[in-house]
Amino acid sequence: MAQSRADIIADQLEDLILTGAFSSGERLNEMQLAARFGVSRTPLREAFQKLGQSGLVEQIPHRGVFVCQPGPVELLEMFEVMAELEATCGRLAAQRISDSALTELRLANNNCQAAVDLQEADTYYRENERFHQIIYVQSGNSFLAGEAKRLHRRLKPFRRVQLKARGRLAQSMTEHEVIVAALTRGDAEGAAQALRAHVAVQGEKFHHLMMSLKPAAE
Amino acid sequence: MAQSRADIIADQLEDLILTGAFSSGERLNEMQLAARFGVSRTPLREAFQKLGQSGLVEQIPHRGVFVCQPGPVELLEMFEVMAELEATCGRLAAQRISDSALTELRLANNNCQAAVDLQEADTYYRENERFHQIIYVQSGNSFLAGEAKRLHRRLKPFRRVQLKARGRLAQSMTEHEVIVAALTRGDAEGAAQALRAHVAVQGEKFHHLMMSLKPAAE
DNA sequence: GTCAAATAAATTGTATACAAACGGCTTAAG
DNA sequence: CTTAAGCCGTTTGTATACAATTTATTTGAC
Repeated sequence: MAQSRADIIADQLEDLILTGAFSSGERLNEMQLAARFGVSRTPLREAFQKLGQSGLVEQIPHRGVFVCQPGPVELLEMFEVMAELEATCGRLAAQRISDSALTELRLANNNCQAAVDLQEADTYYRENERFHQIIYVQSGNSFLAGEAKRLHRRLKPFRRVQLKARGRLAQSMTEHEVIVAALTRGDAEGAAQALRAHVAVQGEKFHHLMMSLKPAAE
Repeated sequence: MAQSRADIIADQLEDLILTGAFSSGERLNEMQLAARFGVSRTPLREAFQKLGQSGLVEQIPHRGVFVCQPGPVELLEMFEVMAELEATCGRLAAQRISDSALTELRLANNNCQAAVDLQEADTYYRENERFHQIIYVQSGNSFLAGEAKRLHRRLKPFRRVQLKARGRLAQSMTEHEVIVAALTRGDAEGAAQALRAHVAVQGEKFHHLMMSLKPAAE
């Protein structure tokens, strides 16, 4: 993995954007950020190229780079794609998953349940991520796993919001059980449908939440 | 769309890599390429960041960037993902496609058939691309369309190879007809399955072709 | 003669300097 | 008073210069 100064800055900036440190449409001042990171503009600009490629910022020639937070519509679209990617991972994993991975999956799921009971949000998010990433890898398609990982990471901050919806956490756990069951019995279509629904509902919940917060969006 | 010098160079380099101007694993000499493009190393390095992000090159700190042509396994994986993306586009498009788009689709398909009859390869590839891109856009999910477009572009050179297989062209046209029919009657699952099969078979054909060319790969 | 260490050449990574383009301000005309 | 044109400051884009790291070569010891 590439790890020069510019790459580290790119990762840090990505984190800052994903955690919402910048408001959407805000311009990223090169000199300002260069001073903040204690480097010159050169590595910063190289980092911008990377961020632009993943759609986190928009680069307008001679005007600068602007953070590009997805709106409600684009977010729904991304959740829709995520649902399909996860469904595909599940369909393939049902046929290819190893016993040890199944054990790990159940372990992660149990840890999730424990975190729910103990109200430990951070633990829940970590174990939930592990649960999904195991399925990505077990698809046996590393390119697919990479793409799924990328989008999952991109949607991470919005998933957190969505999970705050009442009763969503418990429902999510039930869905996980269905997914594990389908994978255990090697039911490809069952796993695919369960995962698609599991992720799709996240997008819908998120959308409802957004609408309820912005009732009079013109 | 961003169009500075560095972005133009990135596109040109991408074309060069995709068309196979560089062999896999080859190092891209900065000074050499800078001279070739008539620019300094700075915009070139910015272009490298973008290429690295899309997986076309691997950047190793203090050692340089190396072109990263996918091997047979990774290629099959990419075709598998492409098949799913297209299937999803088809499933959504079946419900959302407009009449004018359907007309355009039939036109593109007719042009494809004409190109096959006249043995005009370039025309075929262009119209075939148009056919697929219409379906991407008509999915009504612009994020999905963008992802599909990206991967389609990435696989373009390998698709050309695959289409040289005997009888594949005629079969491909038949598959197109099935796809158009499904979209016309709004059959979401039918369109999805037809598109998945259409693309998946491309990956398989390509694989067979590779195996026949490299029979004794150790 | 072979292997290892040191040195030299080449290449990448970063900083700085310069050129070009954009946005905002002033100014002048209608 | 409004509007448009020109100038100035700021910011981006590119080139060059310098620093750091790697690789190849040479030299010396075993």
